[in-house]
Amino acid sequence: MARKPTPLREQTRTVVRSLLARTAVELFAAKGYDDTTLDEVAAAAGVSRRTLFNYFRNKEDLALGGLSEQGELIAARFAERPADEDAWASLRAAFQVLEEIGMTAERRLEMITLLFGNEALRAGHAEKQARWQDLLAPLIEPRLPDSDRRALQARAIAAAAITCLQAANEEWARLGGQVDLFDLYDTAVRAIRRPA
Amino acid sequence: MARKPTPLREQTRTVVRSLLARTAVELFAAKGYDDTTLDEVAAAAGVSRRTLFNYFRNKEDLALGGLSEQGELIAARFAERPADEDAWASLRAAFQVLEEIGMTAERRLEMITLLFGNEALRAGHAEKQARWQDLLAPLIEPRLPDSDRRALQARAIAAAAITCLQAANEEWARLGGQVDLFDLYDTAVRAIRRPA
DNA sequence: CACACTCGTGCACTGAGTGTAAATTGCTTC
DNA sequence: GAAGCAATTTACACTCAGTGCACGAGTGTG
Repeated sequence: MARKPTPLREQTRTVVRSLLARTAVELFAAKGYDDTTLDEVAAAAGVSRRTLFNYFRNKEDLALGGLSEQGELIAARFAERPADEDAWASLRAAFQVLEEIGMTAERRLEMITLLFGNEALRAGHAEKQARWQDLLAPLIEPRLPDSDRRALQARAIAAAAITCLQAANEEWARLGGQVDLFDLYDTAVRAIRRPA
Repeated sequence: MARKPTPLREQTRTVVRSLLARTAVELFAAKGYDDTTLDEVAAAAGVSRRTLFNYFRNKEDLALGGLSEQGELIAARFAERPADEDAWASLRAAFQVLEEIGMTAERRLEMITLLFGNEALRAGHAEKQARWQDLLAPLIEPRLPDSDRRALQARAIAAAAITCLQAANEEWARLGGQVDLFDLYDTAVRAIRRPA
């Protein structure tokens, strides 16, 4: 009984959820985030406005849907890395799950364009990524040499790495997705870690 | 004529603005951000709700008022530093303007508590600090050795430094403000820059 | 067939944020 | 000091995001 509580229900729920998000993002991209009402999204998806809130906490989540999820993927991948690997190397490897997600360059550019165009969305995005720290820092901490303030150090490393990814991502979008994201990421990391 | 265009008007405006922000933050701290309506803030400040929007763009700005301003202060201080100084040293010096602002440790703790308690505020805060990058990166860039991707490098450095400040600030608040903020900041910076 | 349980939906409500036009206030000029 | 101009305040009406609630449809169970 407890084995498979509602496998089918959950499945449909996931499908509907991603369908709604997809519809919403299309509309946002076409008309702009602020100029798209939830009534319109609901109508386009053939569902009631009230139901949107059944699947998403708020309008922002409708646009940023996958981000929390991505954080969990990254953390999971990090946890799989050998415990004696350098934290930065593990982080880099963990971030690469993002490339494995089935997401075309076009869609990613669309997303980033959406994000840059709206302050509230940028804010939500920044916050979501900041929450990645909460997942990663505890995993980094045991890899650091003993010292007080290890928690702070772990958090700083997580935050800095995420920040580099973010900077690389922005640059990548600015260049129209024509370069390799991880080349940019490596450049960013080297820039902050180089003793010079 | 152009010498003193509206010295008195602007003065009152600044005073009223900080009075409103002060009133708002007090209420937010007392009742919680979400449970405080703008009607209440307006009433407490003896002003109409509509007027609040004359001074602040939105509820969030009422709470985070000073942050953009702080970014400008930091950038200004950075610009004053000798051009051949190491960027990280200049950044550290620039951040210290924050200690010079007349703001008691109590008030800062109050602020941070407010911030941690609300997701939207955390998001707004993160975004505001991310905008500091836009001010700092162009100042950092000319200090870097020639290379392509210098813009990206500058942005990464700015972002990482801000992130360290942020991590230090969180830790500082968690410890109840009993330690020196810049000790924590230095620890964070060392953690990410040490080649180990 | 009766039951519980879930899910979508309509309805009514609160609160943030905006446009507008009238009233008020501060500042300048004669 | 009075008249006139510009900025500010305010009330009013409106849109939209978000929430609570209760009803009804669909499904699975005894």
